[in-house]
Amino acid sequence: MAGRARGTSAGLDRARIAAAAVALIDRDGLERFGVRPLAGALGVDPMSIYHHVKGKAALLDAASEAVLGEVAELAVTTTTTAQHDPSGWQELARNIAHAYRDMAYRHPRVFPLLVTRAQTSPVAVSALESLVAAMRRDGLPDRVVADAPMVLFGFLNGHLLARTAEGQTAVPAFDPQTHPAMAALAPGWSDFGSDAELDRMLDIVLAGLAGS
Amino acid sequence: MAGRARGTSAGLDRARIAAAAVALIDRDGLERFGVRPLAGALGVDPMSIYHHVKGKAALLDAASEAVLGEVAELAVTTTTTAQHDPSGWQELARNIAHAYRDMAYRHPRVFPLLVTRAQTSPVAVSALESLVAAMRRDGLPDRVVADAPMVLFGFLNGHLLARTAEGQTAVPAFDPQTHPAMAALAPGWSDFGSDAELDRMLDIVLAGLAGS
DNA sequence: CACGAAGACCTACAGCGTAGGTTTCGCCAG
DNA sequence: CTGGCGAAACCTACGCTGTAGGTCTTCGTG
Repeated sequence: MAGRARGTSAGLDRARIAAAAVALIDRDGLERFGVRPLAGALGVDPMSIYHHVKGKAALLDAASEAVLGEVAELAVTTTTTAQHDPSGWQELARNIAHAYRDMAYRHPRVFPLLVTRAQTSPVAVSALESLVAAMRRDGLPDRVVADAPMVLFGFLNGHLLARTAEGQTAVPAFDPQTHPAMAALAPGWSDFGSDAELDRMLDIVLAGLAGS
Repeated sequence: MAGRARGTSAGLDRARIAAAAVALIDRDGLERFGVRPLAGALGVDPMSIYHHVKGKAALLDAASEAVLGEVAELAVTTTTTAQHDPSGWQELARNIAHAYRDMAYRHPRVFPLLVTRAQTSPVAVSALESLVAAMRRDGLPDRVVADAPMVLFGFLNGHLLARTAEGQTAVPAFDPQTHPAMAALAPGWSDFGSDAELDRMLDIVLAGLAGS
């Protein structure tokens, strides 16, 4: 299987390694991910990976970069194929949020990586540029526009992190005796994790931005 | 130093272990944390820890539980010592958010743990109970009240995670040629990570909840 | 044709989580 | 007072991890 002579090329590069890392994390989870399993999946010696990636931390950087790249592609195609120009900042914000959400659900086990890392990649700032430009065009005050990206992605990161966390697929029941208000609200949590739920919360956040 | 006879008690229990784990993570970071260093800090054999905690995952659970306990204490004292009754849901929400923020800044390296775990501990639900009760008392529609905790903590978790992440202490500069809108907003990001910044964003989120 | 860089493999090491076994102490029943 | 028993600690050992350092082969270039 790994019958390659010692000096022959294995065709490794950062992109191929990152893609394999994402696939492996998707399948086995972050916990089990490591250099040796990855090398096995690539049919390669573990140390060969270190010729393209500095270390395990850089490996995780590459993986999160790769999935972030996906959302950029999706956001672009969604925007360009829309019938009408999404000039309104709220529609644009919704498109970006949906693309981001789709990525998170496609790679739930990679998503935690993304959230912990600084997002200064070119694709990320391009998306933000178009959003803040639209907001200014629509007359929102600069103070609000400056806060908007962090409010929006703060919410998205936190919410999607909770939704993609392993094992929590529903809100637990509450005792009406000790927690009457929570128990009364239980019906409102029946669509836990649904797209409609996120859209509703997104509306709340966007309303806050619009009204400030 | 570790001169204890084999069967003598080391006075271990879950609380002491959790406290030591939090201290160790605060000092050395999650990456370096492990059973053996923890045992060293406690002056104990690594395997002794397993008599009180099932495994490393449970160890991390205990640590996040411990810091969450802190925020509950703080929120209670803040509320009870306030001059006037914080009956308005917005003030209560701000108190809870500030207590949560203080905890995150006190234990920036433990905070990521907290965010990934389900928060169904009694102290957490008690805080939420008082918040949603106040919101209903103030006449907000149940639909909004049901979404409120997840919107609020989604935002807080995501934002504080970004703020407590290692190494990102400022927003980078943007090229006015390629990203004019972002460059124009740069002055608005000068208070990155400050309390005022979080309060502003919190106002935006609360405004969204109030206006929905 | 020589040679140096690039890219792959191999070896080795310290440290990890933890399963399983052993030792000792303190308590309580008889 | 004593016997036994469970709790709590320690010890050993195993398979795994990330990665430093060295070796080998091939390919592009002078």
